[in-house]
Amino acid sequence: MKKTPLNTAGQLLHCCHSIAGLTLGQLAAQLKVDVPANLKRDKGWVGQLLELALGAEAGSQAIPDFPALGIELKTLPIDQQGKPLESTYVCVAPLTGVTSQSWQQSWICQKLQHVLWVPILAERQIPLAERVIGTGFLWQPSVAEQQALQQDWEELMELITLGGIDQIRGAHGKVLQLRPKAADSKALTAAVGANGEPIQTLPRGFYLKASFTAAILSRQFNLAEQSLKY
DNA sequence: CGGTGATCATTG
DNA sequence: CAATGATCACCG
Repeated sequence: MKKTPLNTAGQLLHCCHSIAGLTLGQLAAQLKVDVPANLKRDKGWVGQLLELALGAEAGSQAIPDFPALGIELKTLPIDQQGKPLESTYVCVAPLTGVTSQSWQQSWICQKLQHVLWVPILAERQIPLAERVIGTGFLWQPSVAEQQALQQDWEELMELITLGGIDQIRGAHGKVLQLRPKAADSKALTAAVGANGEPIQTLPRGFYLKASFTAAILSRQFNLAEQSLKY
Protein backbone atom coordinates (compact mmCIF):
# COMPACT_ATOMS: atom_id res chain seq x y z
CA MET A 1 0.00 0.00 0.00
CA LYS A 2 1.81 3.05 -1.24
CA LYS A 3 0.83 6.64 -1.61
CA THR A 4 2.73 7.19 -4.84
CA PRO A 5 1.05 6.47 -8.18
CA LEU A 6 1.52 2.92 -9.37
CA ASN A 7 3.15 2.44 -12.72
CA THR A 8 2.29 -1.13 -13.53
CA ALA A 9 -0.60 -3.49 -13.05
CA GLY A 10 1.79 -5.74 -11.13
CA GLN A 11 2.50 -3.03 -8.57
CA LEU A 12 -1.20 -2.35 -8.28
CA LEU A 13 -1.93 -6.00 -7.69
CA HIS A 14 0.86 -6.25 -5.13
CA CYS A 15 -0.51 -3.24 -3.31
CA CYS A 16 -3.91 -4.84 -3.43
CA HIS A 17 -2.61 -8.07 -1.90
CA SER A 18 -0.99 -6.12 0.92
CA ILE A 19 -4.35 -4.90 2.16
CA ALA A 20 -6.19 -8.20 1.69
CA GLY A 21 -7.25 -9.63 5.03
CA LEU A 22 -7.42 -6.27 6.76
CA THR A 23 -10.72 -5.04 8.11
CA LEU A 24 -12.16 -1.80 6.83
CA GLY A 25 -11.56 -0.36 10.29
CA GLN A 26 -7.85 -1.26 10.20
CA LEU A 27 -7.38 0.19 6.74
CA ALA A 28 -9.28 3.34 7.64
CA ALA A 29 -7.09 3.78 10.72
CA GLN A 30 -3.91 3.48 8.64
CA LEU A 31 -5.21 6.12 6.28
CA LYS A 32 -6.49 8.26 9.15
CA VAL A 33 -10.03 8.14 7.86
CA ASP A 34 -13.10 8.10 10.08
CA VAL A 35 -15.41 5.08 9.82
CA PRO A 36 -19.07 6.08 9.56
CA ALA A 37 -21.57 4.25 11.80
CA ASN A 38 -23.19 2.73 8.73
CA LEU A 39 -23.39 3.23 4.98
CA LYS A 40 -26.90 4.63 4.99
CA ARG A 41 -25.60 8.15 4.38
CA ASP A 42 -22.18 7.15 3.04
CA LYS A 43 -22.94 4.59 0.37
CA GLY A 44 -19.76 5.24 -1.54
CA TRP A 45 -17.45 5.19 1.49
CA VAL A 46 -15.97 1.74 0.95
CA GLY A 47 -15.17 2.53 -2.67
CA GLN A 48 -13.55 5.86 -1.74
CA LEU A 49 -11.47 4.17 0.97
CA LEU A 50 -10.12 1.59 -1.47
CA GLU A 51 -9.38 4.29 -4.03
CA LEU A 52 -7.32 6.09 -1.42
CA ALA A 53 -5.54 2.93 -0.32
CA LEU A 54 -4.64 1.86 -3.85
CA GLY A 55 -3.83 5.31 -5.14
CA ALA A 56 -6.60 5.85 -7.67
CA GLU A 57 -6.26 9.26 -9.24
CA ALA A 58 -9.48 9.91 -11.08
CA GLY A 59 -11.57 11.24 -8.22
CA SER A 60 -15.08 11.90 -9.46
CA GLN A 61 -14.00 12.47 -13.04
CA ALA A 62 -15.45 10.36 -15.83
CA ILE A 63 -12.17 8.55 -16.53
CA PRO A 64 -10.63 5.23 -15.37
CA ASP A 65 -9.47 5.05 -11.76
CA PHE A 66 -5.94 4.34 -12.96
CA PRO A 67 -5.66 6.40 -16.16
CA ALA A 68 -2.11 5.26 -16.99
CA LEU A 69 -3.14 1.62 -16.74
CA GLY A 70 -6.66 1.95 -18.10
CA ILE A 71 -7.90 0.01 -15.08
CA GLU A 72 -11.21 0.49 -13.29
CA LEU A 73 -11.48 -0.25 -9.55
CA LYS A 74 -14.68 -1.79 -8.22
CA THR A 75 -15.47 -3.08 -4.75
CA LEU A 76 -17.85 -6.02 -4.63
CA PRO A 77 -19.88 -6.72 -1.49
CA ILE A 78 -20.07 -10.48 -0.86
CA ASP A 79 -21.36 -12.85 1.84
CA GLN A 80 -19.34 -15.61 3.51
CA GLN A 81 -20.08 -17.99 0.64
CA GLY A 82 -18.46 -15.52 -1.73
CA LYS A 83 -21.74 -14.59 -3.33
CA PRO A 84 -22.37 -10.95 -4.36
CA LEU A 85 -24.90 -9.17 -2.18
CA GLU A 86 -25.72 -6.50 -4.73
CA SER A 87 -25.73 -5.83 -8.42
CA THR A 88 -22.77 -3.72 -9.53
CA TYR A 89 -23.12 -0.23 -10.91
CA VAL A 90 -20.96 0.38 -13.97
CA CYS A 91 -21.77 3.76 -15.49
CA VAL A 92 -24.59 6.04 -16.57
CA ALA A 93 -26.43 5.19 -19.77
CA PRO A 94 -26.43 7.65 -22.67
CA LEU A 95 -30.06 8.38 -23.54
CA THR A 96 -29.59 10.61 -26.57
CA GLY A 97 -27.21 11.06 -29.49
CA VAL A 98 -25.93 7.51 -29.57
CA THR A 99 -27.53 6.12 -32.73
CA SER A 100 -25.24 3.74 -34.59
CA GLN A 101 -22.72 3.50 -31.79
CA SER A 102 -21.05 0.10 -31.62
CA TRP A 103 -20.58 -1.96 -28.48
CA GLN A 104 -16.81 -1.79 -28.85
CA GLN A 105 -16.94 1.98 -28.87
CA SER A 106 -19.40 2.27 -25.99
CA TRP A 107 -18.44 3.76 -22.69
CA ILE A 108 -19.49 0.72 -20.71
CA CYS A 109 -17.45 -1.62 -22.91
CA GLN A 110 -14.36 0.53 -22.41
CA LYS A 111 -14.85 0.51 -18.65
CA LEU A 112 -15.25 -3.24 -18.47
CA GLN A 113 -12.11 -4.11 -20.43
CA HIS A 114 -9.86 -3.99 -17.35
CA VAL A 115 -11.43 -4.17 -13.91
CA LEU A 116 -9.71 -4.61 -10.56
CA TRP A 117 -12.34 -6.35 -8.42
CA VAL A 118 -11.91 -6.13 -4.67
CA PRO A 119 -14.36 -8.40 -2.79
CA ILE A 120 -15.47 -7.10 0.60
CA LEU A 121 -17.11 -9.39 3.15
CA ALA A 122 -20.04 -7.10 3.75
CA GLU A 123 -23.02 -8.91 5.21
CA ARG A 124 -25.27 -6.31 6.78
CA GLN A 125 -25.02 -7.91 10.20
CA ILE A 126 -21.26 -7.25 10.29
CA PRO A 127 -20.33 -3.82 11.68
CA LEU A 128 -18.74 -1.69 8.97
CA ALA A 129 -15.33 -1.44 10.67
CA GLU A 130 -15.14 -5.24 11.05
CA ARG A 131 -15.83 -6.11 7.44
CA VAL A 132 -12.87 -7.89 5.86
CA ILE A 133 -11.20 -6.92 2.61
CA GLY A 134 -10.78 -9.84 0.23
CA THR A 135 -8.07 -10.55 -2.33
CA GLY A 136 -8.43 -8.23 -5.26
CA PHE A 137 -7.81 -9.50 -8.78
CA LEU A 138 -7.62 -8.17 -12.30
CA TRP A 139 -10.34 -9.26 -14.69
CA GLN A 140 -10.98 -9.04 -18.38
CA PRO A 141 -14.23 -10.31 -19.88
CA SER A 142 -13.96 -13.65 -21.68
CA VAL A 143 -15.29 -13.92 -25.22
CA ALA A 144 -18.50 -15.44 -23.89
CA GLU A 145 -18.91 -12.74 -21.26
CA GLN A 146 -18.21 -10.08 -23.85
CA GLN A 147 -20.88 -11.51 -26.13
CA ALA A 148 -23.46 -11.73 -23.34
CA LEU A 149 -22.81 -8.12 -22.38
CA GLN A 150 -22.92 -6.94 -25.98
CA GLN A 151 -26.20 -8.72 -26.63
CA ASP A 152 -27.93 -7.12 -23.64
CA TRP A 153 -26.39 -3.74 -24.44
CA GLU A 154 -27.57 -3.81 -28.05
CA GLU A 155 -31.09 -4.75 -26.97
CA LEU A 156 -31.22 -1.99 -24.36
CA MET A 157 -29.69 0.64 -26.64
CA GLU A 158 -32.15 -0.19 -29.38
CA LEU A 159 -35.04 0.39 -26.99
CA ILE A 160 -33.47 3.65 -25.85
CA THR A 161 -32.91 5.03 -29.34
CA LEU A 162 -36.34 3.89 -30.56
CA GLY A 163 -38.19 5.59 -27.72
CA GLY A 164 -38.82 2.50 -25.63
CA ILE A 165 -36.98 3.63 -22.53
CA ASP A 166 -40.13 3.74 -20.42
CA GLN A 167 -40.70 0.04 -21.07
CA ILE A 168 -37.25 -0.88 -19.78
CA ARG A 169 -37.14 -2.37 -16.30
CA GLY A 170 -34.33 -3.83 -14.27
CA ALA A 171 -35.24 -7.31 -15.43
CA HIS A 172 -34.69 -6.62 -19.13
CA GLY A 173 -31.16 -7.92 -19.60
CA LYS A 174 -29.64 -11.29 -18.73
CA VAL A 175 -26.35 -9.96 -17.36
CA LEU A 176 -26.73 -6.22 -17.85
CA GLN A 177 -29.53 -4.14 -16.35
CA LEU A 178 -30.72 -0.60 -16.92
CA ARG A 179 -31.94 0.96 -13.68
CA PRO A 180 -32.45 4.44 -12.21
CA LYS A 181 -29.26 6.29 -11.32
CA ALA A 182 -30.17 9.63 -9.81
CA ALA A 183 -30.42 11.68 -6.65
CA ASP A 184 -34.10 10.72 -6.38
CA SER A 185 -37.08 9.75 -8.52
CA LYS A 186 -37.68 13.36 -9.52
CA ALA A 187 -34.39 13.93 -11.33
CA LEU A 188 -34.81 14.43 -15.06
CA THR A 189 -32.64 14.16 -18.14
CA ALA A 190 -33.28 14.29 -21.88
CA ALA A 191 -34.36 11.15 -23.73
CA VAL A 192 -36.31 9.97 -26.78
CA GLY A 193 -40.08 9.49 -26.56
CA ALA A 194 -42.27 6.80 -28.10
CA ASN A 195 -42.78 8.86 -31.27
CA GLY A 196 -39.22 10.05 -31.58
CA GLU A 197 -39.95 13.31 -29.79
CA PRO A 198 -37.67 14.67 -27.06
CA ILE A 199 -38.88 13.90 -23.55
CA GLN A 200 -37.61 14.26 -19.98
CA THR A 201 -37.10 11.09 -17.98
CA LEU A 202 -35.28 9.59 -15.01
CA PRO A 203 -31.53 9.17 -15.62
CA ARG A 204 -30.49 5.52 -15.90
CA GLY A 205 -27.30 3.59 -15.30
CA PHE A 206 -25.94 0.22 -16.40
CA TYR A 207 -25.59 -2.42 -13.70
CA LEU A 208 -24.09 -5.91 -13.78
CA LYS A 209 -26.48 -8.47 -12.33
CA ALA A 210 -25.29 -10.36 -9.26
CA SER A 211 -25.32 -13.67 -11.14
CA PHE A 212 -22.79 -12.25 -13.60
CA THR A 213 -20.36 -10.99 -10.97
CA ALA A 214 -20.86 -14.28 -9.12
CA ALA A 215 -19.57 -16.09 -12.20
CA ILE A 216 -16.53 -13.80 -12.32
CA LEU A 217 -15.74 -14.59 -8.69
CA SER A 218 -16.32 -18.27 -9.25
CA ARG A 219 -13.89 -18.30 -12.15
CA GLN A 220 -11.27 -16.55 -10.02
CA PHE A 221 -11.94 -18.78 -7.04
CA ASN A 222 -11.67 -21.98 -9.04
CA LEU A 223 -8.43 -20.87 -10.64
CA ALA A 224 -7.02 -20.08 -7.23
CA GLU A 225 -8.00 -23.54 -6.02
CA GLN A 226 -6.38 -25.19 -9.01
CA SER A 227 -3.16 -23.32 -8.43
CA LEU A 228 -3.07 -24.77 -4.92
CA LYS A 229 -3.36 -28.32 -6.23
CA TYR A 230 -0.46 -28.15 -8.67
C1' DC B 1 -27.26 18.39 -14.06
C1' DG B 2 -24.31 14.65 -14.83
C1' DG B 3 -20.72 12.19 -13.25
C1' DT B 4 -18.05 9.56 -9.34
C1' DG B 5 -18.61 6.00 -5.43
C1' DA B 6 -22.40 2.62 -4.30
C1' DT B 7 -26.22 0.61 -0.81
C1' DC B 8 -30.91 1.05 0.89
C1' DA B 9 -35.45 -0.63 1.41
C1' DT B 10 -39.90 -1.71 -0.31
C1' DT B 11 -42.14 -5.15 -2.80
C1' DG B 12 -43.42 -9.30 -5.26
C1' DC C 1 -35.37 -13.28 0.41
C1' DA C 2 -33.92 -11.75 -4.11
C1' DA C 3 -34.66 -8.12 -7.21
C1' DT C 4 -36.15 -3.67 -8.71
C1' DG C 5 -36.69 0.92 -8.15
C1' DA C 6 -35.20 4.69 -4.97
C1' DT C 7 -31.83 7.12 -2.65
C1' DC C 8 -27.29 9.31 -0.28
C1' DA C 9 -22.96 12.21 -0.44
C1' DC C 10 -19.66 14.72 -2.92
C1' DC C 11 -17.56 17.23 -6.99
C1' DG C 12 -17.16 20.40 -11.26
